[in-house]
Amino acid sequence: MSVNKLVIVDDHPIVVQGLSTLIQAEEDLHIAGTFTTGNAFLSFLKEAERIDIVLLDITLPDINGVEVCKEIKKLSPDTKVLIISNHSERSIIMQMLQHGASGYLLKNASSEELVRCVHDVLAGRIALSAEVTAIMTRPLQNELKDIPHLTKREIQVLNMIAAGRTSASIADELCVSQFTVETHRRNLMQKFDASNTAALIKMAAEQKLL
Amino acid sequence: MSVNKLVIVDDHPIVVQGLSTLIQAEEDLHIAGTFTTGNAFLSFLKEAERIDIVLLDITLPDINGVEVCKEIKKLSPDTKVLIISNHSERSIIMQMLQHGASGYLLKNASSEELVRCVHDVLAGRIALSAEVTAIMTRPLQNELKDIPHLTKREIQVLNMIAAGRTSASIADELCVSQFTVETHRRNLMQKFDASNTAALIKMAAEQKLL
DNA sequence: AAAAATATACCGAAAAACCAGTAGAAATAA
DNA sequence: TTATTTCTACTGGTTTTTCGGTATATTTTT
Repeated sequence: MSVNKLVIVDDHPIVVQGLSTLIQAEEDLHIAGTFTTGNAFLSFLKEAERIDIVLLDITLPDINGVEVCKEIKKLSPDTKVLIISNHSERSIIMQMLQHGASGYLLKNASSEELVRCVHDVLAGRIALSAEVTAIMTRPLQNELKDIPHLTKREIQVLNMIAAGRTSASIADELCVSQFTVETHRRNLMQKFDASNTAALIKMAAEQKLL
Repeated sequence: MSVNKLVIVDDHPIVVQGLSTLIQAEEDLHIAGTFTTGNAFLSFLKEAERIDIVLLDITLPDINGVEVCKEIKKLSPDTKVLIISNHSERSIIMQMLQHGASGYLLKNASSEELVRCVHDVLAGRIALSAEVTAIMTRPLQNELKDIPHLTKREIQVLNMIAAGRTSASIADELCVSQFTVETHRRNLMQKFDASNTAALIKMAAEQKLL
């Protein structure tokens, strides 16, 4: 079994200490460095040879964990990112996964869980700790305001409006009268209770309809 | 080991057939039903005793898989949802996880992978097939456009525009001239390369600036 | 102290959006 | 087959945005 190079990025010395100890007990893992700021680590990554996995905190003194994660994936796409964070909000977990993280642990995860997740991630899988999994799979009480029902044509027009097209230009492409497009626009505004196009597009974006 | 009740929801008979065969070979899994439409399954779920896991297709003849998933989690939060789909777009995978799915497989996944994922999900973990994991962890190329730098005032005006306010009304509240607000608006459009307010708001929403 | 960025302000003309109606044709659902 | 929804189209007018400039005062940064 080859040795995997691992880096820890966290601004809490005690956390770094704890993680280090746990990692050192694993003979297939080697700590290539520990850093307390995002920029310090990124500078290192630019110069470094292959790094297999980064244990990354989200709250860092200089730059946000999301940015660090994006940079890592840009500089070194094969380097896995395992988030170790205190944030248990679903949206933050989603955001990190969205930006290329391979796993997410809360800091209260057990040492067995940490080691399992590191190995899972190195094996190419996505690894979430039990608690994170629970957060991700529990039902959303976040019932948004009910989304108005839009017709196909309305959705089509909505997207063309959001693309910055004028009614005339949309009418032209759809081979209908400009009045028709304006009627659609008006109906859309009414359905979203929007007083103008700007508010309409904001609402539509909120409901992820674009 | 107790037997887990499993349901298949897919409108492709061949897929149902294939899944059934694979599941039947597992002695800890019992097929409690197969359905070809979302509504048929949901009616069943309302009457049924405990269902442990649902293998769910996204594209169904009647209602969308997202809706089915949301309903399942509402009706029966402990029922796990494993998506089996042809859609390999990152956004769709994210959307399903966002709405409570515990796993995601592409239909070309191997049978070993399917069985592994079912068991992982039943064990309370999140399970993604290798290909889905690859999609989720690969670098995003749509992060290219760098976010334009906005001033505090611009962000303020931007949000008021998005709220549907006119330049005049914004000027009034901020106690500045309407011309000033219009200049801010123009600068915002230029920074986002937007030809009008609609495009501006869409861009701003995309960058989560609202 | 000089330079750059930010916030402010103005004008005029053209383009586009918005308002308040109405209403027929076509497609879909009951 | 009705009934309903959706898509279409129009009139006439008002408001708002958009485009093209220009320009000064105030912060902030170098």
